[in-house]
Amino acid sequence: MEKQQDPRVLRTRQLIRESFIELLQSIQFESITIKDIAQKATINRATFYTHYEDKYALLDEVIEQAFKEMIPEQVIHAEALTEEIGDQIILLTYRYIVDFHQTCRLDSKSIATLVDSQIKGMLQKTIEDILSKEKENHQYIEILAAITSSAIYSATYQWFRLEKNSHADLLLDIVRPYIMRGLSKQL
Amino acid sequence: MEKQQDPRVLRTRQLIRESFIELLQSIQFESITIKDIAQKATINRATFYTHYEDKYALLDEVIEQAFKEMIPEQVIHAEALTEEIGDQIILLTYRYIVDFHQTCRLDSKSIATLVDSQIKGMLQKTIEDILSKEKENHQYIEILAAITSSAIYSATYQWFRLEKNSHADLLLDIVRPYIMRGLSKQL
DNA sequence: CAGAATATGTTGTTTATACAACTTTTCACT
DNA sequence: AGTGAAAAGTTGTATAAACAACATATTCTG
Repeated sequence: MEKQQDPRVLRTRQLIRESFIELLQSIQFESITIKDIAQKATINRATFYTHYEDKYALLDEVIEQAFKEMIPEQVIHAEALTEEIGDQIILLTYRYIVDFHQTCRLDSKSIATLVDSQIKGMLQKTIEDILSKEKENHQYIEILAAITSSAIYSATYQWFRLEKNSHADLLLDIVRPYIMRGLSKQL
Repeated sequence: MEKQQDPRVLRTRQLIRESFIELLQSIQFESITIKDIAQKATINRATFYTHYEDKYALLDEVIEQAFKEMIPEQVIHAEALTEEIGDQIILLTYRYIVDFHQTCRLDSKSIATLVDSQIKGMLQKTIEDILSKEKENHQYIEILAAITSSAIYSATYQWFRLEKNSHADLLLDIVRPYIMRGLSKQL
C-alpha cells in the first residue's frame, strides 16, 4: 500500500505543496505561475514538471491530501452508515468547504467546479467503503454512494453559500433524515 | 566576494542550520547527535559531512551568521569609533549574549568557551575594520582592536551574569568611557 | 572488564535535482 | 492581425544528495 520513496522526492513534493498553499492565500489560482511556485519552493522550474503535470494536478493533490487528513478515524473505520457516522460525514464536508474557502482565493468558477467534483468523488469513495462493509448485496452500492455523497455535498455547499455564519446543527437536521431514509431498506 | 552556489547546497545547509538551532532549544549541545540533525533536516547523515566537518563547525557557522545579522548597518559603515558607535557595539554584544543564552541550552563550559572566543573574534574584526578607516597609522590597530573587543566582551558578559534583569544603560556608562579613553590619542 | 549497542566518519554507486538552451504557447497591445 | 514579451513545457548533461556497506570510536551495561 504505502510505497517507500526517496526522501528527496518527498521533500521536494512537500516544498511544492507548501509553497503552493501559501501562494493560494494571497494570489488567485489562475494568476499563480509555475515560476512562482518553483521560486518559493527553492527548486528549479523544470523539477516541478517531474512531479506534477501542471498546476491543476498539484491542486488536485493538495485538495485530496487536505480532505483525507480531515476525515475522522471513526469514519474511516466505520462498519455501517449510522446516523452518527452520517453526521460526521456531513460536518466533515462542511468544515472542508469552510476551510478551503477561508484559506484559498478561488477566482474562476471553473476552478471551483474542479474542486467540487473532486470532493464529491472523495465523499463518494468514503461512503462507498462504508456501505460495502455494511451491505451484503453489492449491486447498488455505487449508485447509493453516488446519490448520498452528492446529496450531502450539494446541501452542505448551499448551506455554506447562504448561511455562512449559522451553526451547522440545522444542516444536520435537514440532511441526516434525508439520506438515512434514502438508505433505509424500507424504500 | 559573494560566491554563487548551487541552490541545493544553499537549501541543504539552511535546513541543517535551522534544524540544529531548533534542536538547541530543547537539547543540550553535547547531547545532539549528527543523526538527530540529519533526521530533523530530512537529509541523509552522510550528506551532513559534505557540508560540515562536525557539529562544532556547524555551531561556529550558526554563531557567526547570527552575530553578523545582528550588526547594525551604522556599525558596518562606521568611519570612526565614536561614542555612539561604541555604544552600539556594546549593546550589540549584550543583545547577542542574551539572545544566545535564551535560545540555546549550553551545558559544558567548553562550549561556552568556544562561543566566547568566536564572538570576541568577530567583535575584534568589526572594531579593527572601523579603526583602520579612522586611523592613518596602521601599526597598532590590531592590538587596540584586541584590547577594546575583549574589554567590551568581558564587561558585557559579567554584566549579563550578574545583573540579568537590569537595563544596560549603566553598562554603557561603565564601558564607554573606559574604551574611549583607552583609544584616545591623549594616552 | 567484556561485549553490546550506538554514534561517528568514509566510500562507491545510484538517482533526483539544477541548469542552460531550446521550442511552443499564451497574451497584451496599438 | 501581428509582434514582442512572458509563461509553459522539454531535453541533455552535470552534480548534489541518498543510500548501503563498511570501519572505527564511544558509551552503556551486566
